[in-house]
Amino acid sequence: MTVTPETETPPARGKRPKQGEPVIDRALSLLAVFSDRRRALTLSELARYADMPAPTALRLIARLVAWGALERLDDGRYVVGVRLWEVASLSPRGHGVREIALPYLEDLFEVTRHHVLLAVRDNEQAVLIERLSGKDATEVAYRVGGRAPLRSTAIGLVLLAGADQQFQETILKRPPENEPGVPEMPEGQLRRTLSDVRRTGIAMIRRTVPSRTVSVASPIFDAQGSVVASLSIVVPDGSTPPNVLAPAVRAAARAVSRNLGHQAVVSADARTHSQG
Amino acid sequence: MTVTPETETPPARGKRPKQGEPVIDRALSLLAVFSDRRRALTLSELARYADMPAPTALRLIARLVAWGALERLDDGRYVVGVRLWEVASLSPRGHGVREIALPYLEDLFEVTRHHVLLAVRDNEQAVLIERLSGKDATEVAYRVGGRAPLRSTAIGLVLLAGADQQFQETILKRPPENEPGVPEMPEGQLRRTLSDVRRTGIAMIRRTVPSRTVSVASPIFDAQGSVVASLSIVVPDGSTPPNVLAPAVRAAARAVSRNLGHQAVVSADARTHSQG
DNA sequence: CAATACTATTCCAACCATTGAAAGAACCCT
DNA sequence: AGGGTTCTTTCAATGGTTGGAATAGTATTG
Repeated sequence: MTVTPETETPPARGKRPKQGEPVIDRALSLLAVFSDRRRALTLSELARYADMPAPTALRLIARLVAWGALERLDDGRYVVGVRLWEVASLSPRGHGVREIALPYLEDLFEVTRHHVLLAVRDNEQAVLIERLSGKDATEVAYRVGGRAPLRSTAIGLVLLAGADQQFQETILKRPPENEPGVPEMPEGQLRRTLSDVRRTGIAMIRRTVPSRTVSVASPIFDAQGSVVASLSIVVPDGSTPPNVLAPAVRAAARAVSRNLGHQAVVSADARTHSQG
Repeated sequence: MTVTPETETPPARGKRPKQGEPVIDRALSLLAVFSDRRRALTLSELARYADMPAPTALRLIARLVAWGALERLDDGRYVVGVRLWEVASLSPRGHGVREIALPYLEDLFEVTRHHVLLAVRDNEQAVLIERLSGKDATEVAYRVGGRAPLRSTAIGLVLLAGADQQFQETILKRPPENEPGVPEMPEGQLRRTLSDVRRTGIAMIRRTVPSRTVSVASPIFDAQGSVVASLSIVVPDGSTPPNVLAPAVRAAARAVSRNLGHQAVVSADARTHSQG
């Protein structure tokens, strides 16, 4: 008796993994594969990291390339395209604040000759928008387009202190992350720190890794009074004292804020003076 | 036998305009709506400009917002998001060349105190990657992330001269575009100009609109010897003569090229010298 | 030089995400 | 109150989307 071999395999095509995810999400997950370490990727790498079959990846990538979101190199690998960069340059919180802040960052840099950083918050991290660095400045961990933690950097603390209350609570209730080179803060101390940052307009953090540095940061406000960005300076520990840097950083941040339409609250002292 | 009444109305819902366009293309066309003049858009504006029904636009936009490609403002309008900017910062031809070239652009700017521009070619236009401008510099038409024509700007001519032969022919056969303030070049003259640019490594153009300026540009090569970018300086006509600017611009462009791994061809003269 | 392993591409039938008219909700203006 | 606009939800039909399989191409190894 001849038994047809396929009697036992009804779900031959049945196992469709992940089918059903929106196309856009898949396309975006392809873009998300790119990172500092992965700037040029092959089809199979993209498919593997984005967790989808090669034919599917290829089809999506073809659309992205046609539009210019990705570009194909001579060796067949894919990179992020200029067209995407072009659209992204219209991002108000990306290139937008950068354009407005740049002259003041440059002033600060010219005066101090140390790292000057500009960052905005995206979700639970700070995204570095601009960095000015002298060729002889100390090593710094973060690159433009990169991310930094909120709780263990001065630039991040400023953004955290200026975030909406609900978000702050979410972060505060997390167990303190254990980052090397930065003393970890328990919830209570962190609360006090954030309060101080709001009152003084200055955040300060000492690091020992990757090198011994002091960072001083100050918030940038928009016309509505929300903290939209954070401006920071990073100097080798032991060079310029933080209390000398603070006024310069604050002044630069306020200048940017004013350009964004923020009406600074004049302190009682100053008002008394102008009245007297 | 009962005849069903719908025998005469098969195309009841049949008129589905534009249905069938790939989802990704639609999503990308939403991104493409944003421009210098349109940085914050409402749902209906996006739907109108991208030419799709509001519900469809809403659904797509929701995915884009979830990922971070777009962000929603308090007033309900949408803007390009930081997440997109972050990925775009990995674009080799965008932020990539910019990072490598920036120090040399700054040197050139410090010395001359005039507009210094960096651009790459995307299709039939130049895309401005970076611009350094003094606060007192002359008015210039182009912003970072913006586009400039290839044939009527110095920075564009350099990119055109360095493009593959086939592409150049396509452009050359076009009727000369009539841009105000720039003398239009017939095909023959343009051919000669491009040849000169390749030979001398310098392009020069005088404009009268929006102001009387002279632009001098020079190509940036990669390790394979391809022209990947163009570096330009724009000065008021009558200030520094172009033949004085040319060496500085060429030197800066060569410095960037070297950093990209380009092995410059040493001229016969120089070789003779080193041998003697 | 064949064998092996990997990557890239084409093909196609099943299928489910996608679609957009319709209707309702929420705001304007006047 | 009412006409006009924008935003949002719903839902059934359907065509774009899907991924296994097969094929072609390319690099590596014995």
